[in-house]
Amino acid sequence: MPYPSQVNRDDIIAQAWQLIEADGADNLSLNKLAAALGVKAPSLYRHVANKAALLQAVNENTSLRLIEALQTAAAQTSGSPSEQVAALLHAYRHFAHEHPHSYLLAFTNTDEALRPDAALLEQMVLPIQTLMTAVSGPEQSLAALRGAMALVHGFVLLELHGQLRRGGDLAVDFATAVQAYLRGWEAVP
Amino acid sequence: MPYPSQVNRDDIIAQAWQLIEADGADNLSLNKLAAALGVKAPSLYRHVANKAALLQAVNENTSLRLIEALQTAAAQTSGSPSEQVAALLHAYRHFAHEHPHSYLLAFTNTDEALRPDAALLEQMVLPIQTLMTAVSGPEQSLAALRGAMALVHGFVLLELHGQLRRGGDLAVDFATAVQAYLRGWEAVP
DNA sequence: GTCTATATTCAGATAGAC
DNA sequence: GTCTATCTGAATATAGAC
Repeated sequence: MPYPSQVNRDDIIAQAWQLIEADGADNLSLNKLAAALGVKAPSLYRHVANKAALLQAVNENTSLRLIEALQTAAAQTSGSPSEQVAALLHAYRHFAHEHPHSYLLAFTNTDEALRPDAALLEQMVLPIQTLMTAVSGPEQSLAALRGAMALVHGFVLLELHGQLRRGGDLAVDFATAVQAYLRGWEAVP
Repeated sequence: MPYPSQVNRDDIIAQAWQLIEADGADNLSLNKLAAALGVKAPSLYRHVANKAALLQAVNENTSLRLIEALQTAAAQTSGSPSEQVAALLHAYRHFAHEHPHSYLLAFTNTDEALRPDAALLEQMVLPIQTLMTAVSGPEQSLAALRGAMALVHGFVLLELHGQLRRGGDLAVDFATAVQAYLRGWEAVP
């Protein structure tokens, strides 16, 4: 059999995701990707328009997985709204730690063309938004949500980029900071 | 005069900083940099070991400027510790908005070799740390500092990456979120 | 649908003349 | 200290045979 491989678009994206997980997006070339699929690079172009389209699809995949993780966490958590927000933010951080390279590619990208669909991102924050509004009240709920997202996103990125170097238990410090933030919204004048 | 240009290391780094400010670090090649200096690329190697060393120097430059901005802000601010922390965080955000590309290169880089010196980064957070400790008390001051840095850093990055798309006044939302965070530390049980 | 072969472009870096 | 010339390598992407 001359051409034993036969790939499809989903295979390609799944494999790209795996290679990015392992090595980071900067080290993904179409050559490597094709080789991992038992195929040559030009073959990929039958299934994907170009590299940007491929990476965008990978990022949508990442977003979907994060949405799933957050929804699962939301379904499993209970307690006060603050406790539930905290649980979701922990799930968010956990996801970023499990998939650092994919997370960075999806959410720290300057290039517009690679970004996941806007509706997907709205869907992603939805469970956090609902619970956060229950904590902050409706008037300033957008600011409250943005602060919460900034806090997780920022904390995770400081960790991933090796900028939290003074030791200590980062998970504990994260929980402590989140609690302070939520307490501040509960104590809103 | 056959070779009228004559560059030195400081010129090179300053020019690199300007080009990065304008176009982003990804679009900086040694060719472009040399051309902007009226010189050919190989000449740069008399002054800089390689591109990584150049970028690392640029990042130290960025850090120094940020330190300066924070120290200036600290000198000019007054009021309660909380108000002063808020003022420093605003200065921090302001700097990132003024120099987005340099900021991203310096502080969202996976590559260890490009990072500014660790002592420089300690010096950078020092004024924030001192004031934040006055707000949080000494026991959990490291967590309080880390949360504050996460909040600014995360907010700024969400902005720079175009992920805060629902409109509204982002400066106001940032101030509101910071206040909530600080209020939470004041209300610590 | 995959292949070989190649076009194109561009990068960082070095050797050696002046 | 700068130059010309070149090496080396890698990348995305396309053309056309099978």
